[in-house]
Amino acid sequence: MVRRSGRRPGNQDTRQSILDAARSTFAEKGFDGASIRAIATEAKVDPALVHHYFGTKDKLFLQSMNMPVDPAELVPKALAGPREEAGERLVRLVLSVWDSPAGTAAVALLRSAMSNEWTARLMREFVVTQVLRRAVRELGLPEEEAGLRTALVATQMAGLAVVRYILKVEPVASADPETLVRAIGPNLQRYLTGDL
Amino acid sequence: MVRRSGRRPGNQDTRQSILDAARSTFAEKGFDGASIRAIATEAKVDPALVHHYFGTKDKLFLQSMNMPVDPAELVPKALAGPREEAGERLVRLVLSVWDSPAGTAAVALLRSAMSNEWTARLMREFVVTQVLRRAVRELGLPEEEAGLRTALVATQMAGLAVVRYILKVEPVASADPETLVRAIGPNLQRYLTGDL
DNA sequence: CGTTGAACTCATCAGTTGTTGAAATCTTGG
DNA sequence: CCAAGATTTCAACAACTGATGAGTTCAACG
Repeated sequence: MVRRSGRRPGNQDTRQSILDAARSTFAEKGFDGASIRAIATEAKVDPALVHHYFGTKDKLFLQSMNMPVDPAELVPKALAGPREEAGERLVRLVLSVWDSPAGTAAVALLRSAMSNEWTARLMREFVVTQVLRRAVRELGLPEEEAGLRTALVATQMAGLAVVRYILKVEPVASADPETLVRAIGPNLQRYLTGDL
Repeated sequence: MVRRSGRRPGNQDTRQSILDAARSTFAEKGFDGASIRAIATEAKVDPALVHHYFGTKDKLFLQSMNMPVDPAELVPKALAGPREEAGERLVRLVLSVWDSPAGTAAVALLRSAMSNEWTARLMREFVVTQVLRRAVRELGLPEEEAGLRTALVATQMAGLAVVRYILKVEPVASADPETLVRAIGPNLQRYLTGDL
């Protein structure tokens, strides 16, 4: 490969700051609500530069969802250990992920999935194939119940996310994580291993 | 009051069909995603006619949320009877409301509240003052726990709505109501009267 | 009939959206 | 210095949004 002349790729800060602005704006307003211009403004950058780096808005969204959160290692981590405490461990783990910077992407995806078909498919695919399916295998539940049990877990976790991060209803919005773990953990436990 | 001459208000069908189109379109796409033009098209009507009847988009939304669902009578109905079965009764009642035509408005409000600040405030106000506050009084819970308990109930119900009506994740989306009552009822029961 | 006023339509406004292509700016290698 | 080429900006596009106001149609009343 012959080295060509010319300016070498310079300030990568801009690209990253666009990505950050995109993530937080998508999380605040959802996919449709977040305009390229608004993202560009928050990144202190020209709107056209966003397209220069990322092409279409779709691609920008996909890139900004690309986060160091790997369900392949997180799911086993949550389910490892005594089966009777899986519920509490699950709430604790999920809250720690969502409260972290990487969680902003998850909130953005959830919020967008509520009003945009495209992102809804994206999220369904991710949740079903990357999270729920893995959980089913890990738990070794009978095929019959597995689908319902994990979907019920999903309802409780989705509701927690909606109320805490999107609707921000008190006292859940600013509750201490451990309070929520104690309150919600046992209910998840019942969905996982209890009588239905 | 002197009766004036001129054409009397005629075909009220149009007004109602606009209202129906608005409700279903808001439910499908949310407040921002549903355009006046799309609503008018579905109602087979000129876009300007929508403004003629309802003024602004905001007012149209408010009108289309005006439904014969009165929390003042529904909340007591759900909580009356043996305290130990309140959880199951609650799930059953809420599902019957949401699965009815009137439920379309509720789905529209929930979906809109996810990406639009204005509708989010609207929904928070409604849920907190009309539903949760009533439930607290009806249950006669100690002031301290009441807020957390009812908010936890809200997380589970919101999650159920999101998964069943918005994300439409199986098998919850098309599950028999009584299956969900048996599965979720006891968990609500714990939020209401159990140990936290 | 003829007038009144509601029901309805048409054309259009101003603003925002995603996206594009040409041009300007600037850093670097030769 | 000079030219290459990446970075960044400007201006503009077509499509869409909510909204307005003037104009047309038409049923009902006197």
